[in-house]
Amino acid sequence: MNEQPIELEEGGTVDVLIPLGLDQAYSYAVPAGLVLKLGDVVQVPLGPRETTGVVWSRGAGRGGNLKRVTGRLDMPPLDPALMKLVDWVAWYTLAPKGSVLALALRRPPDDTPERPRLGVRLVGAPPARMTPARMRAIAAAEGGLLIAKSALAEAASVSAAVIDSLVDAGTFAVEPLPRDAIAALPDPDHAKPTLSEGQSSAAAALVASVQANGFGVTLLEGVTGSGKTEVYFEAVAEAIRQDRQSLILMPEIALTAQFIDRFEARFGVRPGLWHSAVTGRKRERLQAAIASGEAKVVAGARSALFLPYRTLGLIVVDEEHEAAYKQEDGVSYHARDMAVVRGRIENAPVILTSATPSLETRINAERGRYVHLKLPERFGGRQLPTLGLVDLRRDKPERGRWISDALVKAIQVNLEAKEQSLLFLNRRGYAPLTLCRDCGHRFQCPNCSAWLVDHRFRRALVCHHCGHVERRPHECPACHAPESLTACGPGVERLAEEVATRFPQARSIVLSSDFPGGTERLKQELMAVAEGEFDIVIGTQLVAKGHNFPGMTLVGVIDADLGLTSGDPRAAERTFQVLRQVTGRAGRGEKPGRALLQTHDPGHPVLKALISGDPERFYAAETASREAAGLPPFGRLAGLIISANSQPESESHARALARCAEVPEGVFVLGPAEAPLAVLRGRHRMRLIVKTTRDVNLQDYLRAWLKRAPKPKGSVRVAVDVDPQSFL
DNA sequence: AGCACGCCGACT
DNA sequence: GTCGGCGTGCTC
Repeated sequence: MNEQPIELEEGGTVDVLIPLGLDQAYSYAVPAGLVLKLGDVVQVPLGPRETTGVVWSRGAGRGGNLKRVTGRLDMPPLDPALMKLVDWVAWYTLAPKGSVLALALRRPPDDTPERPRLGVRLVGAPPARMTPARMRAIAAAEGGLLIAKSALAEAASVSAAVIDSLVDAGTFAVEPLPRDAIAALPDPDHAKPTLSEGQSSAAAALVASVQANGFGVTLLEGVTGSGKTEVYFEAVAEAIRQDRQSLILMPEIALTAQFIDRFEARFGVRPGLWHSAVTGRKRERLQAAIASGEAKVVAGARSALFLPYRTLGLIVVDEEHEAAYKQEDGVSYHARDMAVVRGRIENAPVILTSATPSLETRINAERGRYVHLKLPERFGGRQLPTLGLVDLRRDKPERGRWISDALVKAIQVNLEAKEQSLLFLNRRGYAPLTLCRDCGHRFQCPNCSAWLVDHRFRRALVCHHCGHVERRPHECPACHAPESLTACGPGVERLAEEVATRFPQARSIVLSSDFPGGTERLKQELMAVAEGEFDIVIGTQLVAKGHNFPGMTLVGVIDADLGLTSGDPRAAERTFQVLRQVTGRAGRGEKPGRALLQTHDPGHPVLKALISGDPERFYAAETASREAAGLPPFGRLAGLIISANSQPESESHARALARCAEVPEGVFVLGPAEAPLAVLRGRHRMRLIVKTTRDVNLQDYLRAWLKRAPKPKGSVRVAVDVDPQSFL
């Protein structure tokens, strides 16, 4: 931004980047009479057809046998800062430049005039013939306000025909509705909050970073309920005062009515909302408002990162540890990291918020690359829940049951006090494993060799890896013994069975993402829980975040060890994060809460760190366990891999090799090695994305996974993911 | 992204 | 024998 675009003389050549999977910009001749600037959107011939592309650089000269630029499109040119971001992201992710451009390039504007939406207004006397429906419609339109037809019909619970008839009768007049303001001006002083002492000083630091008007990253760490949002809203308010734009990135699911309500309460208007469901005209108008600088605040999912902001003054990445920031298909990037990069390019401060910061962010904070602000207490003086472990080796539930005596007693106490309890088990379905009592046959997925999970509600065996579904047979497919199949281990459905027999008087509900009814039903159920309609909630991961349950005073974790034993290098971190989140659900209302975690390993460092309530302990524990395992410390390059299957002559192979060579000693490489999952999904054609790090002996890890996976056919491309901080 | 070319499996 | 599945490569 603020750079004067270079004018390119007519008659020369330009290199045009086309938003397709092409890594190079193509050269075209500029016809006489056409003057182009870098960033201009042009139409060019490509093969048999015409495409749009962006003037990326000056051509090298020799215009002789080149095709010619067809013309310039009448739309705003790509901002130099955005072009720089595209170049950087392509370089960094090893994705073709054109693919990255596709993320940033706006569609050519739709010229068809926008059809105005029509509303009605009460203007005349009621018609002679009145009906109950007409009366309701007229009553609902009382006050002479302009109301959308559909909204009026809804409010009066009448059909559109009733309203049409009243229009015909002259009672209502039809007028075009004003276009809803896509980017109303937020008022930084609309409703200033009262902040606690801790919040105030953190807010002051953030406000100062906005005033400093330069790049810098701040990690804002605070437990759920500590008021992180109120704090960073102050930074947003400052950016508004400075007449600069703010981007609030959030995981898609977090863009909820609750967030919008809070924003509106603080600033008087809604933020510009950007996510996959915003389409068509709305998308276009918001893009235009962002490009003109009229939209001051944009709250968006990761794709909002590539919007054409005119004067970006602040980027907030809410819940920076969320996995939803990772884009896996197409261009593979981590939105949090690219947000930092955009902040650097735009010279704007970046705020990362989390209750459970990711390890890489923690390390960047520790090394002084990020400023680390902590909000220690809960807002309103509320206490954090007390955490306790239940040693399952001593307090062992009887066979086929999973709730220990200690937890049963706690639930009982809660039931008597008419308070809610949450039982957390991160396992969908009825049982994770089904086997034959006679011959020991285990049900495995034919595609990926994972165990098939028994889903009783759906009456099926399901592979949670690839989605394979089969019917649960009545006899063993191996030895044909009838009725010999037995379920092993608990899932939420089975836990619900146990709750029903142990607490027959309690009102209980299972919340699991795979239940029929979709998001809508889930929303209603969450609402019902929040309103106290259930005593015991049995839930998977999805209860860990989102909705606030004020009446929830007890959280029971059925299996705190689950996830700690998997081969995933991020297992400990994920477990720590999810357990911290889910136990934090207790005591969010008036009454203090507590959490009981059932475990077979009460001495486990992750659990000890969790109980201590200090996230730093977790980091220390992870560091210590690495040391004990003889692994290189965090922040050291642990390993990069070029797949044996990648084609030696391929360009991507060469680039990956070059990247390996340029990775400096001591670089912290991001992410788990999730590539084998792609192999497990059995895709023939795939990109092997090696996002590794810190972990283990990556080669060994990969080899172990690959041994269990079907051999991939075809070529495999490699991408390597390195912490961008090392390159800024 | 589209479109062409080319190589192996199941049919009028 | 060929029809067509998709895997691979090319587009200034």
